[in-house]
Order: sequence, then C-alpha cells, then structure tokens
Amino acid sequence: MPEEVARKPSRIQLRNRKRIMEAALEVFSQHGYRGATLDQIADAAGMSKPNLIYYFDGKEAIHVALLNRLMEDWLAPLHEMDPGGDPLDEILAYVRRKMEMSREFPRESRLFANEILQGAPRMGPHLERGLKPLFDEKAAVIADWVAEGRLAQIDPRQLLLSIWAITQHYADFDAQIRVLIPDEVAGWDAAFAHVEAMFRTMLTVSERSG
Amino acid sequence: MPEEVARKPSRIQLRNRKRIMEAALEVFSQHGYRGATLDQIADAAGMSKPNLIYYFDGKEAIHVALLNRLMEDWLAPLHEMDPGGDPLDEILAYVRRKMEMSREFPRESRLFANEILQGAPRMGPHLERGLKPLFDEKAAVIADWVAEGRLAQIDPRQLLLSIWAITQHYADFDAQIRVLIPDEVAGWDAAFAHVEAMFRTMLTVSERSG
DNA sequence: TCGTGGCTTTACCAAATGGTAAAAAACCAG
DNA sequence: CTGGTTTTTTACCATTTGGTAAAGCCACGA
Repeated sequence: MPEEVARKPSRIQLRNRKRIMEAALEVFSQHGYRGATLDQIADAAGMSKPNLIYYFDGKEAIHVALLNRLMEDWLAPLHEMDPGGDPLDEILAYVRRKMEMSREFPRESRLFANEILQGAPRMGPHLERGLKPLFDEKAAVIADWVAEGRLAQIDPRQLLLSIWAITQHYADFDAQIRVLIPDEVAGWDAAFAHVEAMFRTMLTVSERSG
Repeated sequence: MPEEVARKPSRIQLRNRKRIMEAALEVFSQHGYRGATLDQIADAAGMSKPNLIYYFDGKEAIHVALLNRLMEDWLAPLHEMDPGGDPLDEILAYVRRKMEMSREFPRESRLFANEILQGAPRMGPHLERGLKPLFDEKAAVIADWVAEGRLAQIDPRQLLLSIWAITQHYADFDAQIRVLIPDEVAGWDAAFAHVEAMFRTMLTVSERSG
C-alpha cells in the first residue's frame, strides 16, 4: 500500500496557503492564539472556514506553521553577526537590523511576544533547538571580544537580552508609544538614533580604563 | 426615590472581591483577556461562576477593575523620582524599583503587556489620563538635568522607554529567558547588576567632554 | 468534450462559554 | 429565636467556536 505520498502542491494550493498564512499572521498577532477565531482568519483570507481546514489540519496547525516560519526569519539577523568583523560594528549592525525588523515586521514581533508571554506553550522545542544554540554561540563570540579588550566589560548574554528587549519594545508596545510620543514629536528616526547611541556608549572601551 | 445607594461593603464582600481579583490576575496574566474563562477564574477563586457574577458585573468588569488597580501600582515608582535629588541616583533608583517590580510582580507586568500588545482596547483612557501626564512631567525633569549638564546627552523620552523595555522584559519574556539562561547560570542578581551598570554608563557625563 | 480529481460551499454539530433565574442556605440585627 | 437580608447554589440558556459530512463546482488532461 502506497503510504501518504506527499504530492507536489498545485499553484492554487501554494496561493491559498500563502493567503491563509498572511491572514493568520494578521489575526493571531492582534488577538493572540485564543483570541483569534477561524472565522476571522477565513474572512481575512477571503475564503470559507471549511476551506481553511481543507488546507490546514486546524487552528493549531496554522499557528504552528506560522511560528515555524517566523523562527527562521527571526534568527537571521543574529546569524549574520560575523566573528571576524569589528566588534562594535558587528553589534551595532545587529541592533540596526533588529530595529528594522521591528519597523518592517511588527506583526511578527507581536506574534512572538504573545507566544512567549503565555509561557511559549507551542514553542518550547523551537527555543531549545533553534534559538538556544545560536544564542550560546554568539554570546561566546561576544565574550571573546570582551576578553580581548575590544569591547567594554559586559555580560554577553545580558547584552543580547537588552538588545531584544529594547528593539522589540518598539513593535510590541507600539500602542503605548503612540500615546506617549505622537508621531509628530518623534518617530522611527529618533528611536534609531537613540538606540544606536545608547549601545555605542555602553560598548565602547573607556579611554580611562584603556 | 432613593437611587442606588452605594452601601458599605460587608466583610464577606471585601474578602471575596479580593479573592476574585487575585484569581483573575493569575488567570488573565497567563492567558490574556480572551484566553481566560470565567470558569478558570471561579475555580482559582474557589467559588462558583454565578457567584463571581454576583460580585462583578461580568468578565469585562473584572478585567477593568484589575487594570484600574494596576495603573496606580504601576505609576508609583515613577512618581517617586525626585526632581530635587541627584540625577544619576534618582534614575538608577527608579531603574532598581522597576526591576524589583518585575521580580516581585511578574503577573502584573504580563497583564499590562497583554493589554498593550492587543492595542490597549480597554486601557486607552488610562494611558492618556494617567500615564501620559506623568511621563511628560518626568521627561521634562530629566530634560532639565541634561540641560544643566548633570546627565549625559540623551533623549529623556527614549530613555524612559528603554528603562521600561529592559526592566519589564525580565518579567514578560521570562519563559524565553528561562530557556536561554538557566537559573543555575545567572539569576536576578546578574540581571540587576547588568541593568544598573548599563544605565550608569549611559548616563554618566563623560570625562572627555566635561 | 467528457470524466476525474482537486477545490469549494452548504448545512450541520457538539462542546465551551458568558451569563441568568430562582430557589436554598447562611447570616445577622432586634 | 426570628424575620428579613445577603450570599451561594442549582439548573438552565443562547451564542460562539472549532470542526465535519457530503454534495456541488471547476479545471484540465486524454
């Protein structure tokens, strides 16, 4: 018996899966997993609810598919950090890439934040197998830079956490920031400038202790 | 006709309202507004669902009551920042208070994060009327300190955002941090030390530019 | 053009969920 | 005690929601 051969997806399948993922990202990132309904996703995707289920096994399957894709995009900027480059440049470039992701992909950031806030119920393995190794690797790189005196004394792991905290904050807490700092007063330019200056100061080896 | 006189709440009422708030905080902070159910809250509070409704008008009323109480506790640390004190001391003390709140009241932090993440649907007025004035006031104080040369050049509003981002991150992203930095490796002590050192460096007026 | 297999819709369903009505129980001032 | 008031329980209900069954539609290769 020919067991469940995975057939090549048709053009229609490709198109509709993409539409569903886009719609699901919109809805899940705004309402969280339980707050989102299949009807909302179906509406946003311009198709009927049973049609959704035809393409994905169910609500959870859609969410998982979304998280899977997200993980790759999310790790990419950190991957790019080059151990052979100039320490300060490399870290500041990473910070800039993260800021750009917050600006360009706030929904992805919020989807991730929602998942972690609730204890990462559907992401535990991803964090262990995807994020943790990369985190440890890059923390070690930074630790070397610090040991060589090419960066100010700093705990590499705490530094990475701080970078995530600040850059993702601009996407995740957008609703709050909009109230406190209206666009007319200061927008992304001010945020970019502040964040870069902050980390530059923090990481530059002090003249005094040289 | 005597219209809806607000009677003094009985002992039982006081006790049960408190139990409900505690239970609701637990459940809402973990699952978000829509993810939480009245049954869960009733269970956690050790009473029946209709009994909940006897004390609060409904699910939304409980949530709103929780957010109202939260707002006060949340603003307190910033209120304490004294314009007459030493700039660096005042800000670092504020940072420490915020870190303590993340450690002692992570559920409150997550409740707030959940609400903001979803666009602050039940908190808009609170942000405008409670948070914004205080934010503007304290930002002005910091701006003065900077103008007087008693703090390094920095955008006061972005500074406050960064403080919130980093300190609250330790509560909100706890699930992620637990995976990346196991307790045996580094706990709250390391976090406190890193955060304080970071802001100290960032805010200290450079010797060079004195 | 005519099947055939992939795609879509219509009509449902069972469980979960927020909430209500009203009786029963507990409480408490006189 | 006792009568009225507050509190709690039991038994429901309507809606929402994730999901299914099966009929119908449609594209496309022979």
